[in-house]
Amino acid sequence: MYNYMKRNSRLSVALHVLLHMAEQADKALTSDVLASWAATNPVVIRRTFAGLRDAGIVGSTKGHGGGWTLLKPLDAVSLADIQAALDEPLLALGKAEESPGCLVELAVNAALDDAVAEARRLLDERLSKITLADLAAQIGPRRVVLQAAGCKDPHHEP
Amino acid sequence: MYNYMKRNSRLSVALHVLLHMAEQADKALTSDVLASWAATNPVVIRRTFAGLRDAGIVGSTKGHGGGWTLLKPLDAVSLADIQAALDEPLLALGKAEESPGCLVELAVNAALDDAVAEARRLLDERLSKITLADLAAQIGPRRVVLQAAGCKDPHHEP
DNA sequence: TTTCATGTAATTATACATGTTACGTGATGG
DNA sequence: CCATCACGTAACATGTATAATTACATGAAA
Repeated sequence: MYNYMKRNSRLSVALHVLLHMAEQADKALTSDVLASWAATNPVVIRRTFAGLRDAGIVGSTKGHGGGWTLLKPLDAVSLADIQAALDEPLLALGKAEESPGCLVELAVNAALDDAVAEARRLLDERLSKITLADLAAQIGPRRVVLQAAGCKDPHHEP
Repeated sequence: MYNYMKRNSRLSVALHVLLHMAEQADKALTSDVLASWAATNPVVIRRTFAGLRDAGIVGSTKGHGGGWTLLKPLDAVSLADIQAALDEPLLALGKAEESPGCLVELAVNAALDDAVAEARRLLDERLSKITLADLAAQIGPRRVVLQAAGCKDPHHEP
C-alpha cells in the first residue's frame, strides 16, 4: 500500500571496499579485513558482495588463505555494473496501490512512473560511463600529494 | 553516517487529493474528507498540505464551513511546484560521512553526488512540464468511457 | 459561548536496512 | 584425517525514517 524509496549504503560501501581492494590486488582478502575498511560487519560484506560475485566482478574462496579477489580489471567495471549487481536500489519509487480502482491514482502513478523511469535511465547511463579505474585515477595522485605534504595516509587500520 | 533515500508518499497523496478537490471546485473541504480520499489520517493531510498552503497552492480556513480550497487554476500548478512545496523529497541520496578523512570515500561520494544531482535536475524538469490540468485531462475522458460501459465511479466514499 | 475545523506537539506504530549471532559447508595444512 | 579457516546463510536484534495517531491549543462562525 505504501511506496518506499529504498535505502542505499550498499553501493557506497561496495565502491569504497572495491577501490581499497584494488590497491592490494591479487591478494585474497577476508571479509573481516574488508569490513574494517568500511567500518561494518563481515556478514554485511558477504551479503553485499554476494551479488558482485554472481556478476563475476569478484570471486570468493573458502578455507586457509581464502577470501575475496577482484576478477576484472578496474576499467572493465562501471558503477552501473556494480549498481546492477547489488540486488535492488537507486531511484526506486514503488507504486502506491492503494485505491486500486481509482482513476486519479492511476493517472498520478503513470505520470510519476514515467518521470522517474526517465531519471533512472539517465542516472544509469551516467554511472555506466564511470569505471572503477576513473575513481582510482582521482585518488592515486592526491594521495601522493598529501603524503608529500606530511599528512599520514588516511586509512582505516589502527 | 548513513544515507537514506527518503520515502515518498507525500507527493502521491498530495496529487491524488488535489485532483479530487478539483472535481469539487470552490467548496471548502475538510481534512477529514480529504483524508478519506487518500485513505489516511486528517492530521497527515494537514501536515502535508501545510507546505502547499505556504506555497499559495491551497488555502485553509477555520471554523464552521471551513476547510481547504484550491487557489490556483489547474494549469498553473506543475508537479514540480507541488514537489517543491512539500518540504523535502524525491531522489535524495544523502552522503555517507563515515571515514571523513578517507580519500576513497571522498571520490566515491563526489562521483555519486554528481550523477544523482543530474538525475534530479532531469526529473525536476520533467515534473515542471506536467500540470494538474494535464493529469485531469487524462482522467476526465476515461471516466466517461467507463461509466458509459456500466462501471460505477471508482471513488472512495462509502 | 458552543461547535467546528485547522495548527502542532508528542507519542506510537510500521517498514526496512544494517548489525550481530550462530551454525553449516567446503578447502587447506599440518 | 582432523583442526582451522573463511565463506554462505538463516535468524534475530538494533537503528532510523516515516506515517499514523492522540491530544490539545487556536481561531472562526453560528
